[in-house]
Amino acid sequence: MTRPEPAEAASRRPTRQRSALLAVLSDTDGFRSAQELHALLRARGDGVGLATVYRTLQALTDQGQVDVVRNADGEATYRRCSTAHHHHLMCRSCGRTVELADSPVERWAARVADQHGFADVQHQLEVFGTCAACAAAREPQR
Amino acid sequence: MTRPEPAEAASRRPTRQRSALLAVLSDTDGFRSAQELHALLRARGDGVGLATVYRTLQALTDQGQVDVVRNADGEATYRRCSTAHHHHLMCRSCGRTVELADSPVERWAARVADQHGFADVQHQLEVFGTCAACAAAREPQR
DNA sequence: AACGTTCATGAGAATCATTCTCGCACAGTT
DNA sequence: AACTGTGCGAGAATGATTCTCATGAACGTT
Ligand SMILES: [Zn+2]
Ligand SMILES: [Zn+2]
Ligand SMILES: [Zn+2]
Ligand SMILES: [Zn+2]
Repeated sequence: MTRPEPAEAASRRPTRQRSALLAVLSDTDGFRSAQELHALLRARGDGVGLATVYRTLQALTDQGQVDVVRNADGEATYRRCSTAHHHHLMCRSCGRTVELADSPVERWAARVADQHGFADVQHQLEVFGTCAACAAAREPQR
Repeated sequence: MTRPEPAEAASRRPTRQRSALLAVLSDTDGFRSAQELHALLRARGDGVGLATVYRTLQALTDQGQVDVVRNADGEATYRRCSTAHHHHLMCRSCGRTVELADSPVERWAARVADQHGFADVQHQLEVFGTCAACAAAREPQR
């Protein structure tokens, strides 16, 4: 079996492709798909194989270094986020993202799950909207 | 404001395949993928083409008659739900689902979005856990 | 520095869910 | 029966993600 264990930590070899990917991730504020990141890397000069992009993204996700959110088309998009638990408020137009902590969902989810006899509770919450900049840019068209 | 209801899809021809699909959807409590529904229909006797399953599911979703949730594998899963806004508490083991209304998220999302200058706010929230039955069924194995 | 072991990489093939194509079937109408 | 509009479905096409496996890079040890 060559499959990494779930509880496995981050003892991976540092490579050019990994730092390149992390660099691109740090350069953008929003969530990007693996395909987009692959293209950005290529455009930047330090190309990285598509398979490696997916593989590395998977590893970073397991380590909690990046968050994953599926967009409307069902594609997985990634973003480097703080490691603490939080949710996102993102612009569906430009991708601008704000991390949100301390939501009332934390308590509520636990309580309601308990009321229904559910254990090992988890939740996923995302908030979408149009940021001020994008709203302003659209206004003139009226 | 967030419910642009053209109310045009109401005049669709009633067909055997559609009622069969609705029947299967009503028979299950959890979310099922298009592939699963297709298999269930076939097993039941009234088979329906895969393309039709997808097509009908899409139409029902547009009409708000079914909710869609992407599972961990990224597959779209469907469930016949109440038409009013709500969220779900579902068992990640057996799929049992409970509809949740009146969450504190409604207000919170609107407020926090406003604070950051975002408009046209929407949100998606799902709660996962292990239902009492599944937890009990797993206990004996210890 | 050279050597051998181990792990990461990447081109291309393979998966697999979802969508598209397009000829056929069927109900209702004249 | 002939005509028309719409839904159906087998199979092809699409596209993201994963897998295969030969090659190359990183590391610890001589
Ligand atoms: Zn924006
Ligand atoms: Zn939370
Ligand atoms: Zn259960
Ligand atoms: Zn809500």
